[in-house]
Amino acid sequence: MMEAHARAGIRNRLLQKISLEDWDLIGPHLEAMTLKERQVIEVPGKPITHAYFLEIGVASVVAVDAEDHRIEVSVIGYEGVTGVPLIMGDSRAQHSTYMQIGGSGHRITQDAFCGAIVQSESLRTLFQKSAQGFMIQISHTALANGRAKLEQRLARWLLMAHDRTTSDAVPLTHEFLAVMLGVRRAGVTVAIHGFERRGLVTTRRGQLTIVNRAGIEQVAGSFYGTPEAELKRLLDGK
Amino acid sequence: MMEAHARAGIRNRLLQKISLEDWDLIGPHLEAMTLKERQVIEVPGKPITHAYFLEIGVASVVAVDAEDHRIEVSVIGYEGVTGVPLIMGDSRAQHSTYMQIGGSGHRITQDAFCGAIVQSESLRTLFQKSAQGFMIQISHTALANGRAKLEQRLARWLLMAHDRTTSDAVPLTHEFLAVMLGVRRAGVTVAIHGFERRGLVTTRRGQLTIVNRAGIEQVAGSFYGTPEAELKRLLDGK
DNA sequence: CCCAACAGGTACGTTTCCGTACCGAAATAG
DNA sequence: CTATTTCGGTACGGAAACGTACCTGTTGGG
Repeated sequence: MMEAHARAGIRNRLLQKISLEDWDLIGPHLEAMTLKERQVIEVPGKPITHAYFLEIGVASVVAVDAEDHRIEVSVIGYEGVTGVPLIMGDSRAQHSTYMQIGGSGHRITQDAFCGAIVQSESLRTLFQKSAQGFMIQISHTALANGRAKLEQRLARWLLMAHDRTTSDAVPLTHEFLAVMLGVRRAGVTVAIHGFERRGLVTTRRGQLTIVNRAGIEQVAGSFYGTPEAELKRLLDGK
Repeated sequence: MMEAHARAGIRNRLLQKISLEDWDLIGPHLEAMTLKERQVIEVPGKPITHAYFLEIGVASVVAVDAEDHRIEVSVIGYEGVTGVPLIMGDSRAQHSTYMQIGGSGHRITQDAFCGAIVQSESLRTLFQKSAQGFMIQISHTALANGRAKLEQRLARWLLMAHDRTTSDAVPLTHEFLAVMLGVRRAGVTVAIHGFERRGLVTTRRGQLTIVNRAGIEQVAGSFYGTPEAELKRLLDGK
Protein backbone atom coordinates (compact mmCIF):
# COMPACT_ATOMS: atom_id res chain seq x y z
CA MET A 1 0.00 0.00 0.00
CA MET A 2 2.91 2.30 0.61
CA GLU A 3 4.18 1.24 -2.75
CA ALA A 4 0.81 1.64 -4.34
CA HIS A 5 0.65 5.10 -2.93
CA ALA A 6 4.10 5.98 -4.15
CA ARG A 7 3.05 4.97 -7.64
CA ALA A 8 -0.23 6.81 -7.59
CA GLY A 9 0.72 9.76 -9.75
CA ILE A 10 2.79 7.84 -12.25
CA ARG A 11 2.03 8.16 -15.92
CA ASN A 12 4.93 6.17 -17.28
CA ARG A 13 3.53 3.05 -18.87
CA LEU A 14 6.44 0.82 -18.01
CA LEU A 15 6.51 1.83 -14.38
CA GLN A 16 2.77 1.24 -14.29
CA LYS A 17 3.25 -2.28 -15.51
CA ILE A 18 5.72 -3.29 -12.83
CA SER A 19 4.28 -5.80 -10.39
CA LEU A 20 4.21 -5.15 -6.67
CA GLU A 21 7.04 -7.58 -5.94
CA ASP A 22 9.22 -6.12 -8.65
CA TRP A 23 8.51 -2.63 -7.49
CA ASP A 24 10.90 -3.07 -4.57
CA LEU A 25 13.73 -3.43 -7.08
CA ILE A 26 12.87 -0.26 -8.95
CA GLY A 27 10.72 2.12 -6.95
CA PRO A 28 13.12 2.89 -4.12
CA HIS A 29 15.82 3.83 -6.61
CA LEU A 30 13.77 6.28 -8.63
CA GLU A 31 14.77 9.89 -8.48
CA ALA A 32 12.06 12.28 -9.60
CA MET A 33 13.29 15.17 -11.68
CA THR A 34 12.44 17.94 -14.05
CA LEU A 35 13.79 17.49 -17.56
CA LYS A 36 14.38 20.69 -19.45
CA GLU A 37 14.42 20.83 -23.22
CA ARG A 38 17.90 20.15 -24.65
CA GLN A 39 18.92 18.39 -21.48
CA VAL A 40 21.41 15.71 -22.42
CA ILE A 41 20.57 12.17 -21.38
CA GLU A 42 23.13 10.10 -23.25
CA VAL A 43 26.27 10.89 -25.20
CA PRO A 44 27.45 8.45 -27.89
CA GLY A 45 30.39 6.36 -26.76
CA LYS A 46 30.04 7.39 -23.14
CA PRO A 47 28.73 5.14 -20.36
CA ILE A 48 25.03 5.34 -19.63
CA THR A 49 24.73 6.61 -16.06
CA HIS A 50 20.97 6.42 -15.68
CA ALA A 51 17.84 5.11 -17.31
CA TYR A 52 15.11 7.75 -17.54
CA PHE A 53 11.43 6.95 -17.24
CA LEU A 54 9.66 9.95 -18.71
CA GLU A 55 6.40 11.25 -17.36
CA ILE A 56 6.03 14.34 -19.46
CA GLY A 57 8.02 15.45 -22.46
CA VAL A 58 9.73 13.85 -25.41
CA ALA A 59 13.30 12.66 -25.78
CA SER A 60 15.05 12.33 -29.14
CA VAL A 61 17.39 9.48 -29.90
CA VAL A 62 19.81 10.55 -32.61
CA ALA A 63 22.21 8.30 -34.51
CA VAL A 64 25.58 9.88 -35.20
CA ASP A 65 28.47 8.65 -37.30
CA ALA A 66 32.17 9.40 -37.38
CA GLU A 67 31.73 12.31 -39.79
CA ASP A 68 28.99 13.76 -37.64
CA HIS A 69 26.13 12.91 -39.93
CA ARG A 70 23.14 12.72 -37.69
CA ILE A 71 19.48 11.86 -37.79
CA GLU A 72 16.83 11.08 -35.26
CA VAL A 73 16.00 7.39 -35.16
CA SER A 74 13.47 7.29 -32.35
CA VAL A 75 11.50 9.33 -29.90
CA ILE A 76 10.75 8.29 -26.36
CA GLY A 77 8.02 9.59 -24.07
CA TYR A 78 5.91 8.36 -21.20
CA GLU A 79 5.47 5.01 -22.95
CA GLY A 80 9.10 4.01 -22.59
CA VAL A 81 12.47 4.34 -21.03
CA THR A 82 15.84 5.59 -22.22
CA GLY A 83 19.00 3.54 -21.98
CA VAL A 84 17.91 0.66 -24.17
CA PRO A 85 21.51 -0.67 -24.40
CA LEU A 86 21.36 -1.35 -20.65
CA ILE A 87 18.50 -3.73 -21.31
CA MET A 88 20.67 -5.45 -23.90
CA GLY A 89 23.56 -5.89 -21.50
CA ASP A 90 25.63 -3.04 -22.86
CA SER A 91 26.54 -0.06 -20.73
CA ARG A 92 27.66 2.29 -23.44
CA ALA A 93 25.46 4.75 -25.31
CA GLN A 94 25.26 4.32 -29.05
CA HIS A 95 23.19 7.33 -29.72
CA SER A 96 22.87 10.90 -28.68
CA THR A 97 19.80 11.21 -26.48
CA TYR A 98 18.38 14.46 -25.16
CA MET A 99 15.10 16.07 -24.26
CA GLN A 100 13.45 17.51 -27.32
CA ILE A 101 10.37 18.73 -25.49
CA GLY A 102 10.86 19.52 -21.82
CA GLY A 103 9.02 17.68 -19.12
CA SER A 104 9.69 15.48 -16.16
CA GLY A 105 10.39 11.91 -15.17
CA HIS A 106 12.22 9.58 -12.87
CA ARG A 107 15.68 8.26 -13.29
CA ILE A 108 17.44 5.24 -11.89
CA THR A 109 21.16 4.55 -11.83
CA GLN A 110 22.66 2.10 -14.24
CA ASP A 111 23.64 -0.17 -11.35
CA ALA A 112 20.21 -0.32 -9.81
CA PHE A 113 18.52 -0.76 -13.18
CA CYS A 114 20.80 -3.54 -14.37
CA GLY A 115 20.65 -5.22 -10.98
CA ALA A 116 16.88 -5.25 -11.09
CA ILE A 117 16.84 -6.71 -14.58
CA VAL A 118 19.26 -9.46 -13.62
CA GLN A 119 17.29 -10.39 -10.52
CA SER A 120 13.78 -10.40 -11.89
CA GLU A 121 12.80 -12.30 -14.98
CA SER A 122 9.48 -10.52 -15.18
CA LEU A 123 11.22 -7.13 -15.21
CA ARG A 124 13.58 -8.38 -17.84
CA THR A 125 10.68 -9.50 -19.97
CA LEU A 126 8.94 -6.18 -19.59
CA PHE A 127 11.96 -4.12 -20.58
CA GLN A 128 12.90 -6.43 -23.38
CA LYS A 129 9.51 -5.93 -24.91
CA SER A 130 9.96 -2.22 -24.58
CA ALA A 131 13.33 -2.54 -26.30
CA GLN A 132 11.71 -4.57 -29.04
CA GLY A 133 9.21 -1.75 -29.54
CA PHE A 134 12.10 0.66 -29.71
CA MET A 135 13.72 -1.45 -32.42
CA ILE A 136 10.52 -1.52 -34.44
CA GLN A 137 10.36 2.24 -34.26
CA ILE A 138 13.89 2.51 -35.60
CA SER A 139 13.08 0.15 -38.45
CA HIS A 140 10.16 2.27 -39.48
CA THR A 141 12.26 5.39 -39.26
CA ALA A 142 14.62 3.71 -41.70
CA LEU A 143 11.66 2.91 -43.92
CA ALA A 144 10.31 6.45 -43.79
CA ASN A 145 13.74 7.96 -44.38
CA GLY A 146 14.20 5.88 -47.46
CA ARG A 147 10.73 5.94 -48.92
CA ALA A 148 8.64 8.81 -47.64
CA LYS A 149 8.50 12.41 -48.80
CA LEU A 150 9.45 15.23 -46.52
CA GLU A 151 5.81 16.04 -45.90
CA GLN A 152 5.00 12.50 -44.89
CA ARG A 153 7.97 12.29 -42.60
CA LEU A 154 7.04 15.55 -40.95
CA ALA A 155 3.49 14.29 -40.45
CA ARG A 156 4.84 11.08 -38.94
CA TRP A 157 7.02 13.02 -36.56
CA LEU A 158 4.22 15.30 -35.44
CA LEU A 159 2.00 12.34 -34.73
CA MET A 160 4.67 10.58 -32.71
CA ALA A 161 5.27 13.74 -30.72
CA HIS A 162 1.55 14.31 -30.27
CA ASP A 163 1.12 10.79 -28.89
CA ARG A 164 3.59 11.68 -26.16
CA THR A 165 2.39 15.11 -25.14
CA THR A 166 -0.60 16.13 -23.09
CA SER A 167 -1.58 19.15 -25.12
CA ASP A 168 -1.86 19.72 -28.85
CA ALA A 169 1.01 22.17 -28.80
CA VAL A 170 4.41 21.13 -30.11
CA PRO A 171 6.89 23.72 -28.84
CA LEU A 172 9.62 23.36 -31.43
CA THR A 173 11.26 25.53 -34.03
CA HIS A 174 11.45 24.60 -37.69
CA GLU A 175 15.18 24.41 -37.20
CA PHE A 176 14.93 21.58 -34.70
CA LEU A 177 12.36 19.69 -36.72
CA ALA A 178 14.72 19.96 -39.68
CA VAL A 179 17.66 18.61 -37.69
CA MET A 180 15.66 15.63 -36.53
CA LEU A 181 14.32 14.78 -39.93
CA GLY A 182 17.66 15.41 -41.56
CA VAL A 183 16.32 17.98 -44.02
CA ARG A 184 16.64 21.70 -44.65
CA ARG A 185 15.05 24.14 -42.29
CA ALA A 186 13.47 25.88 -45.28
CA GLY A 187 11.98 22.59 -46.37
CA VAL A 188 10.23 22.21 -43.04
CA THR A 189 8.90 25.75 -43.25
CA VAL A 190 7.36 25.11 -46.64
CA ALA A 191 5.86 21.79 -45.57
CA ILE A 192 4.33 23.36 -42.48
CA HIS A 193 2.80 26.05 -44.64
CA GLY A 194 1.13 23.32 -46.60
CA PHE A 195 -0.30 21.85 -43.41
CA GLU A 196 -1.41 25.27 -42.27
CA ARG A 197 -3.13 26.03 -45.53
CA ARG A 198 -5.06 22.78 -45.26
CA GLY A 199 -6.08 23.58 -41.70
CA LEU A 200 -4.11 20.74 -40.15
CA VAL A 201 -2.03 22.89 -37.82
CA THR A 202 -1.70 26.44 -36.62
CA THR A 203 1.64 28.03 -35.86
CA ARG A 204 3.23 30.62 -33.70
CA ARG A 205 6.87 31.47 -33.46
CA GLY A 206 8.59 28.45 -31.91
CA GLN A 207 5.39 26.51 -31.63
CA LEU A 208 2.99 24.50 -33.71
CA THR A 209 -0.44 23.32 -32.68
CA ILE A 210 -2.16 20.27 -34.03
CA VAL A 211 -5.68 21.11 -35.10
CA ASN A 212 -6.72 18.21 -37.28
CA ARG A 213 -4.96 15.08 -36.20
CA ALA A 214 -6.93 12.86 -38.56
CA GLY A 215 -5.80 15.00 -41.47
CA ILE A 216 -2.18 14.63 -40.45
CA GLU A 217 -2.61 10.90 -40.14
CA GLN A 218 -3.90 10.87 -43.66
CA VAL A 219 -0.79 12.66 -44.88
CA ALA A 220 1.52 10.26 -43.04
CA GLY A 221 -0.35 7.25 -44.38
CA SER A 222 1.10 3.96 -43.34
CA PHE A 223 4.47 5.48 -42.50
CA TYR A 224 2.84 6.15 -39.16
CA GLY A 225 1.16 3.56 -37.03
CA THR A 226 2.90 0.23 -37.18
CA PRO A 227 5.36 0.77 -34.32
CA GLU A 228 2.57 2.18 -32.18
CA ALA A 229 0.32 -0.80 -32.82
CA GLU A 230 3.15 -3.21 -32.20
CA LEU A 231 4.13 -1.60 -28.93
CA LYS A 232 0.57 -1.91 -27.79
CA ARG A 233 0.58 -5.57 -28.71
CA LEU A 234 3.87 -6.14 -26.94
CA LEU A 235 2.91 -4.41 -23.72
CA ASP A 236 -0.79 -5.09 -23.49
CA GLY A 237 -0.37 -8.76 -24.27
CA LYS A 238 -1.56 -10.81 -27.16
CA MET B 1 34.97 -33.69 -27.18
CA MET B 2 32.07 -35.02 -29.13
CA GLU B 3 30.66 -31.56 -28.91
CA ALA B 4 33.92 -29.98 -29.82
CA HIS B 5 34.07 -32.22 -32.81
CA ALA B 6 30.54 -31.41 -33.83
CA ARG B 7 31.45 -27.74 -33.83
CA ALA B 8 34.66 -28.16 -35.73
CA GLY B 9 33.51 -26.91 -39.09
CA ILE B 10 31.39 -24.08 -37.80
CA ARG B 11 31.93 -20.60 -39.11
CA ASN B 12 29.04 -18.87 -37.40
CA ARG B 13 30.48 -16.46 -34.89
CA LEU B 14 27.71 -16.81 -32.36
CA LEU B 15 27.81 -20.59 -32.37
CA GLN B 16 31.57 -20.35 -31.97
CA LYS B 17 31.16 -18.25 -28.88
CA ILE B 18 28.89 -20.67 -27.07
CA SER B 19 30.59 -22.29 -24.08
CA LEU B 20 30.83 -26.04 -23.74
CA GLU B 21 28.16 -26.21 -21.05
CA ASP B 22 25.77 -24.07 -23.04
CA TRP B 23 26.40 -26.10 -26.15
CA ASP B 24 24.20 -28.87 -24.79
CA LEU B 25 21.25 -26.51 -24.97
CA ILE B 26 21.86 -25.52 -28.56
CA GLY B 27 24.03 -27.98 -30.44
CA PRO B 28 21.76 -31.01 -30.32
CA HIS B 29 18.88 -28.99 -31.73
CA LEU B 30 20.70 -27.62 -34.71
CA GLU B 31 19.57 -28.76 -38.10
CA ALA B 32 22.09 -28.21 -40.86
CA MET B 33 20.63 -27.06 -44.12
CA THR B 34 21.22 -25.47 -47.45
CA LEU B 35 19.72 -22.04 -47.88
CA LYS B 36 18.87 -21.11 -51.44
CA GLU B 37 18.62 -17.52 -52.57
CA ARG B 38 15.10 -16.10 -52.09
CA GLN B 39 14.32 -18.73 -49.50
CA VAL B 40 11.91 -17.20 -47.04
CA ILE B 41 12.96 -17.22 -43.39
CA GLU B 42 10.40 -14.96 -41.76
CA VAL B 43 7.13 -13.43 -42.86
CA PRO B 44 5.89 -10.25 -41.16
CA GLY B 45 3.11 -10.88 -38.69
CA LYS B 46 3.62 -14.63 -38.73
CA PRO B 47 5.17 -16.64 -35.90
CA ILE B 48 8.89 -17.25 -36.11
CA THR B 49 9.34 -21.01 -36.41
CA HIS B 50 13.12 -21.18 -36.33
CA ALA B 51 16.20 -19.11 -35.68
CA TYR B 52 18.81 -19.49 -38.43
CA PHE B 53 22.54 -19.41 -37.78
CA LEU B 54 24.08 -18.73 -41.16
CA GLU B 55 27.37 -20.24 -42.22
CA ILE B 56 27.48 -19.03 -45.79
CA GLY B 57 25.26 -16.54 -47.55
CA VAL B 58 23.46 -13.34 -46.69
CA ALA B 59 19.94 -12.81 -45.44
CA SER B 60 18.03 -9.56 -45.92
CA VAL B 61 15.77 -8.16 -43.25
CA VAL B 62 13.16 -5.95 -44.85
CA ALA B 63 10.75 -3.62 -43.06
CA VAL B 64 7.29 -3.52 -44.58
CA ASP B 65 4.34 -1.29 -43.79
CA ALA B 66 0.61 -1.57 -44.33
CA GLU B 67 0.80 -0.02 -47.80
CA ASP B 68 3.58 -2.37 -48.77
CA HIS B 69 6.33 0.20 -48.72
CA ARG B 70 9.47 -1.79 -48.11
CA ILE B 71 13.15 -1.30 -47.52
CA GLU B 72 15.96 -3.41 -46.25
CA VAL B 73 16.95 -2.48 -42.72
CA SER B 74 19.63 -5.06 -42.01
CA VAL B 75 21.65 -7.88 -43.44
CA ILE B 76 22.64 -10.97 -41.53
CA GLY B 77 25.43 -13.40 -42.34
CA TYR B 78 27.75 -15.75 -40.49
CA GLU B 79 28.22 -13.14 -37.76
CA GLY B 80 24.68 -13.36 -36.51
CA VAL B 81 21.39 -15.10 -36.22
CA THR B 82 17.90 -14.43 -37.54
CA GLY B 83 14.86 -14.25 -35.34
CA VAL B 84 15.94 -11.34 -33.20
CA PRO B 85 12.41 -10.89 -31.79
CA LEU B 86 12.80 -14.32 -30.15
CA ILE B 87 15.71 -12.91 -28.19
CA MET B 88 13.47 -10.06 -27.10
CA GLY B 89 10.75 -12.36 -25.88
CA ASP B 90 8.48 -11.92 -28.87
CA SER B 91 7.57 -14.80 -31.13
CA ARG B 92 6.20 -12.87 -34.05
CA ALA B 93 8.18 -11.64 -37.02
CA GLN B 94 8.18 -7.92 -37.61
CA HIS B 95 10.09 -8.00 -40.82
CA SER B 96 10.32 -9.95 -43.98
CA THR B 97 13.49 -12.01 -43.86
CA TYR B 98 14.83 -14.09 -46.73
CA MET B 99 18.09 -15.26 -48.22
CA GLN B 100 19.50 -12.64 -50.51
CA ILE B 101 22.62 -14.59 -51.38
CA GLY B 102 22.29 -18.35 -51.14
CA GLY B 103 24.37 -20.39 -48.73
CA SER B 104 23.96 -22.66 -45.80
CA GLY B 105 23.45 -22.68 -42.08
CA HIS B 106 21.87 -24.36 -39.12
CA ARG B 107 18.46 -23.73 -37.76
CA ILE B 108 16.91 -24.35 -34.38
CA THR B 109 13.24 -24.38 -33.49
CA GLN B 110 11.70 -21.47 -31.70
CA ASP B 111 10.99 -23.67 -28.69
CA ALA B 112 14.51 -24.98 -28.32
CA PHE B 113 16.02 -21.54 -28.88
CA CYS B 114 13.80 -19.74 -26.40
CA GLY B 115 14.20 -22.54 -23.89
CA ALA B 116 17.96 -22.28 -24.11
CA ILE B 117 17.87 -18.53 -23.62
CA VAL B 118 15.62 -18.81 -20.59
CA GLN B 119 17.80 -21.46 -18.98
CA SER B 120 21.21 -20.00 -19.54
CA GLU B 121 22.11 -16.48 -18.58
CA SER B 122 25.33 -16.62 -20.53
CA LEU B 123 23.46 -17.58 -23.71
CA ARG B 124 21.01 -14.82 -23.07
CA THR B 125 23.83 -12.34 -22.71
CA LEU B 126 25.45 -13.52 -25.91
CA PHE B 127 22.31 -13.26 -27.99
CA GLN B 128 21.30 -9.97 -26.44
CA LYS B 129 24.58 -8.49 -27.52
CA SER B 130 23.99 -9.82 -30.98
CA ALA B 131 20.54 -8.23 -30.94
CA GLN B 132 22.09 -4.99 -29.81
CA GLY B 133 24.44 -5.15 -32.80
CA PHE B 134 21.44 -5.74 -35.01
CA MET B 135 19.76 -2.65 -33.61
CA ILE B 136 22.84 -0.54 -34.25
CA GLN B 137 22.86 -1.72 -37.82
CA ILE B 138 19.25 -0.66 -38.26
CA SER B 139 19.99 2.75 -36.78
CA HIS B 140 22.75 3.30 -39.26
CA THR B 141 20.54 2.15 -42.09
CA ALA B 142 18.11 4.85 -40.98
CA LEU B 143 20.98 7.33 -40.97
CA ALA B 144 22.19 6.32 -44.42
CA ASN B 145 18.67 6.33 -45.84
CA GLY B 146 18.12 9.85 -44.62
CA ARG B 147 21.50 11.36 -45.28
CA ALA B 148 23.52 9.46 -47.83
CA LYS B 149 23.44 9.61 -51.60
CA LEU B 150 22.50 6.60 -53.65
CA GLU B 151 26.15 5.96 -54.47
CA GLN B 152 27.16 5.97 -50.83
CA ARG B 153 24.33 3.71 -49.86
CA LEU B 154 25.21 1.27 -52.61
CA ALA B 155 28.83 1.28 -51.45
CA ARG B 156 27.71 0.63 -47.91
CA TRP B 157 25.58 -2.27 -49.00
CA LEU B 158 28.34 -3.84 -51.05
CA LEU B 159 30.73 -3.63 -48.13
CA MET B 160 28.25 -5.22 -45.76
CA ALA B 161 27.63 -8.02 -48.24
CA HIS B 162 31.35 -8.45 -48.88
CA ASP B 163 31.99 -8.80 -45.15
CA ARG B 164 29.64 -11.76 -45.14
CA THR B 165 30.75 -13.63 -48.23
CA THR B 166 33.80 -15.74 -48.84
CA SER B 167 34.52 -14.57 -52.35
CA ASP B 168 34.57 -11.13 -53.90
CA ALA B 169 31.61 -11.95 -56.09
CA VAL B 170 28.19 -10.55 -55.25
CA PRO B 171 25.68 -12.57 -57.26
CA LEU B 172 22.84 -10.10 -57.45
CA THR B 173 20.94 -8.25 -60.13
CA HIS B 174 20.60 -4.50 -60.19
CA GLU B 175 16.92 -5.05 -59.68
CA PHE B 176 17.43 -6.68 -56.30
CA LEU B 177 19.97 -4.12 -55.18
CA ALA B 178 17.43 -1.46 -56.08
CA VAL B 179 14.67 -3.13 -54.09
CA MET B 180 16.87 -3.37 -51.03
CA LEU B 181 18.04 0.20 -51.19
CA GLY B 182 14.59 1.45 -52.05
CA VAL B 183 15.68 3.17 -55.25
CA ARG B 184 15.16 2.77 -58.99
CA ARG B 185 16.78 -0.09 -60.81
CA ALA B 186 18.12 2.39 -63.35
CA GLY B 187 19.68 4.39 -60.56
CA VAL B 188 21.63 1.37 -59.40
CA THR B 189 22.79 0.67 -62.94
CA VAL B 190 24.17 4.16 -63.32
CA ALA B 191 25.87 4.09 -59.92
CA ILE B 192 27.49 0.75 -60.68
CA HIS B 193 28.78 2.18 -63.94
CA GLY B 194 30.46 4.87 -61.91
CA PHE B 195 32.11 2.25 -59.75
CA GLU B 196 33.15 0.28 -62.78
CA ARG B 197 34.64 3.28 -64.49
CA ARG B 198 36.72 3.97 -61.40
CA GLY B 199 37.91 0.38 -61.28
CA LEU B 200 36.16 -0.44 -58.02
CA VAL B 201 34.12 -3.34 -59.35
CA THR B 202 33.69 -5.46 -62.44
CA THR B 203 30.34 -6.75 -63.57
CA ARG B 204 28.75 -9.61 -65.37
CA ARG B 205 25.10 -10.24 -65.94
CA GLY B 206 23.61 -10.94 -62.53
CA GLN B 207 26.90 -10.57 -60.77
CA LEU B 208 29.25 -7.93 -59.51
CA THR B 209 32.78 -8.46 -58.30
CA ILE B 210 34.56 -6.29 -55.82
CA VAL B 211 37.99 -5.33 -57.11
CA ASN B 212 39.03 -2.42 -54.96
CA ARG B 213 37.47 -2.67 -51.56
CA ALA B 214 39.38 0.28 -50.16
CA GLY B 215 38.00 2.45 -52.93
CA ILE B 216 34.47 1.42 -52.11
CA GLU B 217 35.09 2.14 -48.44
CA GLN B 218 36.18 5.60 -49.44
CA VAL B 219 32.93 6.16 -51.30
CA ALA B 220 30.84 4.94 -48.37
CA GLY B 221 32.75 7.13 -45.94
CA SER B 222 31.50 6.94 -42.41
CA PHE B 223 28.13 5.59 -43.46
CA TYR B 224 29.90 2.26 -43.31
CA GLY B 225 31.81 0.98 -40.33
CA THR B 226 30.21 1.95 -37.07
CA PRO B 227 27.90 -1.06 -36.71
CA GLU B 228 30.74 -3.38 -37.65
CA ALA B 229 33.08 -1.86 -35.07
CA GLU B 230 30.40 -1.93 -32.42
CA LEU B 231 29.52 -5.55 -33.07
CA LYS B 232 33.18 -6.41 -32.65
CA ARG B 233 33.26 -4.55 -29.37
CA LEU B 234 30.09 -6.24 -28.17
CA LEU B 235 31.15 -9.76 -29.05
CA ASP B 236 34.89 -9.63 -28.51
CA GLY B 237 34.56 -7.90 -25.18
CA LYS B 238 35.72 -4.52 -24.05
C1' DC C 1 17.22 -24.55 -81.64
C1' DC C 2 14.15 -21.12 -80.92
C1' DC C 3 11.56 -18.15 -78.07
C1' DA C 4 10.10 -16.07 -73.91
C1' DA C 5 11.68 -14.10 -69.93
C1' DC C 6 15.12 -11.54 -67.81
C1' DA C 7 19.02 -8.27 -67.11
C1' DG C 8 20.68 -4.13 -67.95
C1' DG C 9 21.88 0.10 -70.85
C1' DT C 10 20.08 4.53 -71.95
C1' DA C 11 17.14 8.48 -72.29
C1' DC C 12 13.92 12.34 -71.08
C1' DG C 13 10.98 15.17 -68.73
C1' DT C 14 9.59 15.87 -63.95
C1' DT C 15 9.59 16.04 -58.98
C1' DT C 16 11.76 16.66 -54.79
C1' DC C 17 14.91 18.54 -52.15
C1' DC C 18 19.31 20.83 -51.54
C1' DG C 19 22.61 24.81 -50.67
C1' DT C 20 22.62 29.23 -49.99
C1' DA C 21 21.23 33.54 -49.11
C1' DC C 22 18.71 37.58 -47.78
C1' DC C 23 15.28 39.89 -45.25
C1' DG C 24 11.89 41.21 -41.80
C1' DA C 25 9.56 40.13 -37.55
C1' DA C 26 9.65 38.48 -32.95
C1' DA C 27 11.81 37.55 -28.72
C1' DT C 28 15.47 38.21 -25.47
C1' DA C 29 19.35 40.33 -23.14
C1' DG C 30 21.61 44.19 -21.46
C1' DC D 1 14.15 50.62 -24.60
C1' DT D 2 17.45 49.33 -27.55
C1' DA D 3 20.66 46.00 -29.48
C1' DT D 4 21.22 41.51 -30.69
C1' DT D 5 19.95 37.13 -31.61
C1' DT D 6 16.68 33.92 -33.11
C1' DC D 7 13.05 32.47 -36.05
C1' DG D 8 10.65 32.05 -40.07
C1' DG D 9 9.35 33.53 -44.94
C1' DT D 10 10.94 33.46 -49.51
C1' DA D 11 13.66 32.88 -53.59
C1' DC D 12 16.76 30.79 -57.09
C1' DG D 13 19.66 27.78 -59.45
C1' DG D 14 21.10 23.17 -59.30
C1' DA D 15 21.70 18.34 -57.94
C1' DA D 16 19.72 14.00 -57.13
C1' DA D 17 16.65 10.80 -57.97
C1' DC D 18 12.13 9.60 -59.86
C1' DG D 19 8.68 7.39 -63.21
C1' DT D 20 8.54 5.63 -67.35
C1' DA D 21 9.80 3.69 -71.35
C1' DC D 22 12.17 1.48 -75.00
C1' DC D 23 15.60 -1.35 -76.75
C1' DT D 24 19.36 -4.87 -76.84
C1' DG D 25 21.81 -8.70 -75.45
C1' DT D 26 21.85 -12.88 -72.52
C1' DT D 27 20.02 -16.92 -70.71
C1' DG D 28 17.37 -20.82 -69.78
C1' DG D 29 13.22 -23.59 -70.71
C1' DG D 30 10.52 -26.09 -73.92
